Amino acid sequence: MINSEEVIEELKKIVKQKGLKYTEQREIVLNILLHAVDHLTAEEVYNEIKSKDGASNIGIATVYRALSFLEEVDLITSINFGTDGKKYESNSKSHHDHLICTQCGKIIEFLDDEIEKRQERIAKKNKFKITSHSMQLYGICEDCQ
Amino acid sequence: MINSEEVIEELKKIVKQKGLKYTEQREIVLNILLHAVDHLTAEEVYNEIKSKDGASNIGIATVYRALSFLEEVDLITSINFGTDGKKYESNSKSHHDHLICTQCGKIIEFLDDEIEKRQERIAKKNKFKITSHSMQLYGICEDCQ
DNA sequence: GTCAATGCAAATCGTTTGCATGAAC
DNA sequence: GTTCATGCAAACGATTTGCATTGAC
Repeated sequence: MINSEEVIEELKKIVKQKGLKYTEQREIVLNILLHAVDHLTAEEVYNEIKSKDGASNIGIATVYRALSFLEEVDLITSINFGTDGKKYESNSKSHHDHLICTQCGKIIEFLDDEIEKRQERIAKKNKFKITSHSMQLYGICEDCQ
Repeated sequence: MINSEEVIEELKKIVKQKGLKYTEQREIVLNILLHAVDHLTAEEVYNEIKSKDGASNIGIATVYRALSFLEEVDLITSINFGTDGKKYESNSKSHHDHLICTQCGKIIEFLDDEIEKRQERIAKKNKFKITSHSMQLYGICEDCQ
């Protein structure tokens, strides 16, 4: 488990540095993603906030604005999954790719150094400066076969 | 270059087999993708048709329906690119992955046997039966750097 | 003649924007 | 007090749907 306090501190620092204002809403959104097991869409983040903290009167527009902001300052990342649109995850998790069961939706995260290395090489060969990548293997998991 | 006649024949066969009707519109949409150099969005396909064949009075809804249909019967594939939404490509092209410039949208296709092999291995290790996969490397291309 | 596919317009979904209000500094 | 961030509602673009009509079989 990551130390979410640290990441929150990081956010405070960034906001101050940019001469912007620190708001509870941005913290809440970041916090949701820090503790999320899954990758969440903007709407899922919104619902999560609503259900966890009924008192909080956050608007969906604010969630979108917070997500854009957090991605811009590199605290979170968005991934385009095949099926249901843009999903977000905290950057404090280490990099990994995804095995996705198309039957039950189970997601297994994995990392393969050799693949990572070869991606670097392909990028170099094509003179690309890689900023991110996403790789998904779709199939049927053991339980569903 | 692929033999587009063959793919069109394939479409005719599938339609007949399913007891559906063969229409000019589906053929036009498939044909656009067969001859497209690029990956196209639904709207780009629509515009292409309009400009090429001004007489044709196709509706955008029909394009969307044709694309869904063609993907369902596995003649085309959609990819979710980071920037501008869902794009389609013909399946008669051989399998490949994508390098995508997040600045100008340029797409370079590549294939790496070693990566393909390792993906197989990862699937096996996790007892997954792979049906498909998608991999995109995002970055800045040479021209945009 | 039957039934699926089409074109059009209206509806819907996810996301963004304008603007008056509220909160951080 | 100033300025940025918020909430709300309206606007927006992409996609889907309802429905009457057309076209394939």
